[in-house]
Amino acid sequence: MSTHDDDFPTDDPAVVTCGLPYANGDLHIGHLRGYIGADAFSRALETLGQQTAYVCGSDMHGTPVAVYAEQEGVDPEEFALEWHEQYEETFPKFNVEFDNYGHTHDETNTELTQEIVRTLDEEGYVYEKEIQVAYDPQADQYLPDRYVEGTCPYCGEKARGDECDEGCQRHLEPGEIEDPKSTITGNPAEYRERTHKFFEVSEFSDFLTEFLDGLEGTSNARNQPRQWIEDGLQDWCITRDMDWGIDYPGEGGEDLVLYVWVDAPIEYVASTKQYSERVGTDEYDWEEVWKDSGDIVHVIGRDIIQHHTIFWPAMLEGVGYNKPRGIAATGFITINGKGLSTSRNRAIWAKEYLEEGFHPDLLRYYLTTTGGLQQDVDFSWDAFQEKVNGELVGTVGNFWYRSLLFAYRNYEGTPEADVSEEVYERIRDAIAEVRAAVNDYDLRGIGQAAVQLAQFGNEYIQRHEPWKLTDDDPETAAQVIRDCVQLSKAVAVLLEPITPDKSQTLWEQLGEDGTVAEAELEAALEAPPRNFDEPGELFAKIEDDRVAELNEKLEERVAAASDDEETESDDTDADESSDMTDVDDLEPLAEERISFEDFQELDIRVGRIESAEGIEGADDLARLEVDIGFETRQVVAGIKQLHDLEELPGEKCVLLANMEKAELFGVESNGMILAAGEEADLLTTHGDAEVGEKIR
RNA sequence: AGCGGGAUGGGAUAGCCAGGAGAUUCCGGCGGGCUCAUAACCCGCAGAUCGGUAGUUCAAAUCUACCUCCCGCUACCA
Repeated sequence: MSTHDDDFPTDDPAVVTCGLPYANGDLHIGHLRGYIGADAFSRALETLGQQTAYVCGSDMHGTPVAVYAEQEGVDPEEFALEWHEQYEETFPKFNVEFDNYGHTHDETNTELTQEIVRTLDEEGYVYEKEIQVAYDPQADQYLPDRYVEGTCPYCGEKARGDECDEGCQRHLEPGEIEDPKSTITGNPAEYRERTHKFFEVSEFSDFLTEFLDGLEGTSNARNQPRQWIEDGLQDWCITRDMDWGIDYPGEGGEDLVLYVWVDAPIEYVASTKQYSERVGTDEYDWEEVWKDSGDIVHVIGRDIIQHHTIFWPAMLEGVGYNKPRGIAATGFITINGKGLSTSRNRAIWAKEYLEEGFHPDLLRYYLTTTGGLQQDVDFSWDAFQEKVNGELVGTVGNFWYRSLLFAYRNYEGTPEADVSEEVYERIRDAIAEVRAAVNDYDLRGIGQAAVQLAQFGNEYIQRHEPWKLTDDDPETAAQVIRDCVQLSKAVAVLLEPITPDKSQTLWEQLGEDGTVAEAELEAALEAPPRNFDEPGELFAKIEDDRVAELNEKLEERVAAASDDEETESDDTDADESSDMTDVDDLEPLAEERISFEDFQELDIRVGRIESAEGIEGADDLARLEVDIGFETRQVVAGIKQLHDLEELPGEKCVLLANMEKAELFGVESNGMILAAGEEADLLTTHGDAEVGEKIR
């Protein structure tokens, strides 16, 4: 079935998608990688001559949007639309040009989703089942997905209602999670019996195995799901008890909405449909692609492989639609070798990049050519500078400029001569390399083929030294420059998927009509116009002090997160023993800042001292029993000589509850009492904070 | 624990799926050239027995087994 003997370009229309951005936060370089990658791939397909649509849309539904909207006191639709509009404005700034960009809450998607679900139902793939659903009696509502937190039944880690995000990463079905707590009120959730709809994913095991065998794209998108299938697929609960979402279309689902992951991928189809309706089915027929014989390519993040290689193709099969030809799952982005973290502000934000004034094509080039699609890619301003200066400025830009400038000065354009056979062949090789790279889903290869062609150009011009020939051997000089002009044009055509704007500028400098985006590979071999104007420089170097400045900015933001490890370990026991240090001198303030996240790791609670007694053999140490609400902790503190132990019981105190356990004089200490200075002045509260309250 | 990715000259990467000339490209180092070009470009040199061990094979960076070490499991949140 889905084996593809035909290389790109095929006679069928293609559709390229990228993972839908979830409408609840700013875009950063990690998101951008996917959108740029998919954009470049769709451009590359078009350059190959394949009819291609690039579509996407915002993912509006789901509990996170509902939760955040609620927190901000706005309507979920309003909340999500705001983000949606921001995304829509941002993409073109990175030359990410969708043929259609919709959102999952629009009419097209809503109708199509309901139609597809109805069909699945009619085909007998949907059944009802009573399940236990978490319910918050205080808030009087059900708790789907992220409205509930608890313990993963598989690995025992803390997990969200819909996935074990910190542990084994499994997708969790409603009702699976243990010890559920409401994220609305923090109360333990009750379970109530509810009837929900299930999609029989388990019926599709054989189909999916076969599907994966024929699937193109990155290897992780094929390998990971194989394991899941072997372990046995579970049916998939496709409804939720909430208001925000697409209403379940069939009987018995009146109070239910569809799970966000049902309508999200359908947006790929809906968005294609919108495109089709806008341009007319003569130009692009969405039904041909999705129901007949199109080439569907999904570019996704590797965190959503399961949804795209299991649930999604099963749905498509269930309704008799066409299945994806390729799924490319991209790796993550790291910053200076460390994980990107939005909470630590260790990120390069889309907005920030643009505000720094860098051309989008530079980032496009960096993100697509630094590593393979599947590989994790590290971003640093140093590496960015190196790539831009070395490859784009030094190799490509320089070759373009020197060639065209020479041509302009001596010939006022393209010299009248034929392209040499050597150059013609070399360009044809490069074209073949690009074609092969596209078929390998290898964006890096596209860039490499183009840059190496420019490199060849530099070598070629150097080898022939036309500047020496203009007087002695004008004929050869003209021929060499003719070759260089052709090479320049070829580089522009081949690099267009990655640097569309810069390629277009060169295209115009050559005096070409139309757009380089519309040009196909063969255009690389066609002669440019006879005359053109004086060229300009296309890429500017990034200076060292600029990089230093950028690094500083980044470091300032994340300094705390990176290098506080070595300072904290040694002096932890200073409070336990209040022995001699100079009383007068205040300890200097710590220079190292810690992040809020680090602070949050400290679980500090209000406690009440139940009992206090000295520890035999120790000068200062006392054994305390401290009530911290949930439980009573035994802690050892160095306050024996400084306080009248008999007065302590009943006193409130402040206790670091997640201090690592220690044993002092054979007594286990499970927590740490906070006290000030040499006198071990006991910290307490001044209001009526309850025992067990967290200090924050 | 599980899953995915990785370990290749000083740094960063390619090749591995479809085993076959002591291995790609970029940066850096050293030496040279050129001057049309954004101190750019071109040429040459030094530098890796491809994480370890054991296998399969006429042949392994590439296949198999075991092991070691790294990275990620996050794009969400104050």
